[in-house]
Amino acid sequence: MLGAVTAPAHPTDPLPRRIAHLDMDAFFASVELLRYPQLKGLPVVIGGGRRREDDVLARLREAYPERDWSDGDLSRIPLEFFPRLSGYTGRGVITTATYPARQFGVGSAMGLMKAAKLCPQAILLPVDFDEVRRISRLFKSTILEIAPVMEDRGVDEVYIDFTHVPGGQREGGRVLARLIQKSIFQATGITCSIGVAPNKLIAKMASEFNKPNGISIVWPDDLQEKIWPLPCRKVNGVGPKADEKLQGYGIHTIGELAARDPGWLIETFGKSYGAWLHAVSWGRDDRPVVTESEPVSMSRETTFERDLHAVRDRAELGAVFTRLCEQVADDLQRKGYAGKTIGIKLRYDNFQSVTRDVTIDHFTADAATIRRQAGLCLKRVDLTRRIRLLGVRVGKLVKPGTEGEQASGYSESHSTRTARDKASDEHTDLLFPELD
DNA sequence: TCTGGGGTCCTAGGACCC
DNA sequence: TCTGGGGTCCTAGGACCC
Repeated sequence: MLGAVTAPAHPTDPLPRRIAHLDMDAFFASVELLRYPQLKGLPVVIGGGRRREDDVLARLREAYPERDWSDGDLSRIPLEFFPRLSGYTGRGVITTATYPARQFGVGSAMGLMKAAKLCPQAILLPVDFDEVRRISRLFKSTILEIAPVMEDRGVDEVYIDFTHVPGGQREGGRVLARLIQKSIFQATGITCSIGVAPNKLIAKMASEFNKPNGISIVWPDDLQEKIWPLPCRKVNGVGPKADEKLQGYGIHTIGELAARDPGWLIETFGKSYGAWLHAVSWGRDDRPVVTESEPVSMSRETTFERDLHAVRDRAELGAVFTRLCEQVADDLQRKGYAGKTIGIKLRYDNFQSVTRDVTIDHFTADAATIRRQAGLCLKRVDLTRRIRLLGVRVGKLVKPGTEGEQASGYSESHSTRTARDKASDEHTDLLFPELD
């Protein structure tokens, strides 16, 4: 079943490309519903970070301290023990909302305080990242057993090249899509939606046509009927800014975009983006399904519960800063990467963001080096304003021990580095003195 | 009641080299 | 005294996506 997948079976008469986009339905919420099936059909919202009072078991223990809940049946926990959105205070946003919750107008990325006004009775649960990752791996490995050309697009989404998979052409991909959908449900207990189309662009839109637990098949001839009536915003790559600009020119649907002169689009939206807009409006996209990729950067950032001030809250800020550097270093080391561009990100109380970075002359995954360089970057920004977010990033990554390493100059003598780091230390001021 | 955290890619100016 | 292009790297910001 697995096997040759790269070359068309008949180069002179290639099979039509059939590309699938699959995404798991309300994934983070569905993961919680596996544990708490009694929440099925109720408005449930996932997000907000882990707070003690969110812990369902903690509430139970408090109510029945005499009982042992350690391996109790979670599905029997009564609803009154689940925390509600009502009364939420904090800066969290919704990661996922169940379909019943969406009927109240709440959805991904919405602030939880706003969601609490729209649907105060909704149950609020924090994300269980470990469980989400476990089920993510499970559904992806299930797909790979059936269709080996898969592109990872995050925890809950993938593209799959059906073209050369046995049965991938039957009914335009519907038969294979059904098999995958069924296999994923058997393996995980969670439903997904699949769109199959001639390319990634259309497949992505198609997977939304029939949610949840749906399949939709789109053919090249369906462009006018199924794609052109859609708002431009449905195109993956048209965000709020581009959409607003398009609307300003009276372009609301993909069909209206397709009707515009490509030359005018290029003049108005730039050579690259304008040409791309024209292509996508005509359903054209020849991007391959990419099965392997290397990370470009790794970062850690955090939004404070209240805005902090560099002087008044310097101890707290300094501790957070150091922790972020340690976390990035740990991520790099754990995954086997080192980088040579080190940077920071700040978000001020007015939500304006600034970044600063430096490129050093060697690759590093060392927390102290990252901390030192990031500290120098911090000195280059305005620290008189209140800060709501602080982040640390390492870019220009290499994987030590791979071939790219030598050409990229990963190797460097220990003595050289030590001497330079000492010199650098002398220039580091004592912004966050707890480090010294 | 403002708006998480982890990413990628693009643009644009300036430095620097040939 | 005035004046080239091309290429690459670095940095900052911003759009966009999951």
